[in-house]
Amino acid sequence: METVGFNRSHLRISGLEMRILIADDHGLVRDTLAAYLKNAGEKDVHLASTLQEALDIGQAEGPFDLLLLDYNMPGMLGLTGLEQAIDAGVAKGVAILSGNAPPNVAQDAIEQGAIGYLPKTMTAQSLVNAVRFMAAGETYVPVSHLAGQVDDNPLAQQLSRREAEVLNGLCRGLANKEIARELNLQEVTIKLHVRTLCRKLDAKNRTHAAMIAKEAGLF
Amino acid sequence: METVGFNRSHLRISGLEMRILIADDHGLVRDTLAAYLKNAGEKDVHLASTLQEALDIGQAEGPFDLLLLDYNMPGMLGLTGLEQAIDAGVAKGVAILSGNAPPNVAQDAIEQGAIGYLPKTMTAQSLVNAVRFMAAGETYVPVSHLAGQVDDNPLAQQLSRREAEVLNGLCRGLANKEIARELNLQEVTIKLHVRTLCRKLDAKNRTHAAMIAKEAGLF
DNA sequence: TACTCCCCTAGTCTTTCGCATAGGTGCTTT
DNA sequence: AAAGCACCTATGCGAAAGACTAGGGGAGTA
Repeated sequence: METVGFNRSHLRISGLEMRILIADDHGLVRDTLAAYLKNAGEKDVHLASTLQEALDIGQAEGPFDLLLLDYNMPGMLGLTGLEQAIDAGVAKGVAILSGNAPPNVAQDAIEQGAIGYLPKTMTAQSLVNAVRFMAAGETYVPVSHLAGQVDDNPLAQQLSRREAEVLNGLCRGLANKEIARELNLQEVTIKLHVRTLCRKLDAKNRTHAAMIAKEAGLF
Repeated sequence: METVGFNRSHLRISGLEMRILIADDHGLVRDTLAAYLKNAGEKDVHLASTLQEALDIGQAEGPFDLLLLDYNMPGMLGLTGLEQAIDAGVAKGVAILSGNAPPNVAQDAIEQGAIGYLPKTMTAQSLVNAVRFMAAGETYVPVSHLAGQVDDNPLAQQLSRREAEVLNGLCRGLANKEIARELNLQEVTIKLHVRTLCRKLDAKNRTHAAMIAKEAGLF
């Protein structure tokens, strides 16, 4: 997987003295990932299953080198959990771990101070590499999540740019008129796109279309 | 984690000759899970990252003992992918692997012939146990997913039974009239519930309410 | 050039949604 | 007994959504 890195400091790509905290409510992911990292030589891996637990452990067990924070977890509420974790000084660096988060999350996370974004679609080996990369003071983001990548979604590929924008409005529960204002268009035009969307997505109405989009992981 | 098992046959809890195929588009889950299973003594673990790939591998590499099928994966389309996998005879038993699927998926999966439902919230060790349990011809379902567990959701608790039913209709993109027919009520009554729902969920309209429900993992 | 596709706008029409007000039942709590 | 809640129904009305037809402009391709 191609990556982009920004140099942040001049730390050495260290040996095995990294202290890592994994916070994920999916025990399956948490445990197997920890086992994999340990097998790859990382001895000091700690676990948490909620944001609060991660904060507590960070408080008790001192600062970690790296915190891997699941995007979908009790208490996270989008990226507000990231801010909390950073402010609390749980770890020197915090990275977001995500299954199928909305496309813009990666950038937002970096902007809010995260040092990495790790989609769960990456391979385990890539992840180990990324972890070491980040521990060396770099910022890791897979290029596929750098730009506004709605495109890579198979469902989104059959939609035009405008249609995707309108669909985004639908998913936020906006009325046609509101979407029109936001896009500087006439309301009739939005109606047109909504109709086309419903046809393409095989939806019976706007609500159905929004649900289908949500189900597919868009927005 | 408490479980419920139904005896299906009288196979021995076997040694290590199990052939397992894992199909998950999350490389992280796939790889680490495979590594964990191998570490637990399962030597013959194969991998696929799409439904189609799983079907192809099943075709080429003969029937497996167990297929672990991710619920959210390209080609799955809900549980239709399960049916395909079963019909194709990819494995003697097929189990659904799911992150945070709607509550009724577990039962539906079992009804459609799956021999297990594995939420990703379970621990890795529980999963290994479950895998062996299923390989012995049993059906594995965590009790937390047996009943119609919408109740445990914090969001659903503030909703009455009717409201939840109506919300379910909304999430399927149904019109008020359709929901009314389904519940044997008048359309006006549905409107009433929709209005109450929007207030309780702090939604601006039906679409928004449906999205909030979906976001919360309901339905 | 002609063809196709995406995009935007316009007008008309029917249906649906959303809000308000008002009244009824039944069950439970106080 | 009274109060409260969940539930169902009824009328009415304005706003929004959805379906249809009918354009025009621009970009790209055969």
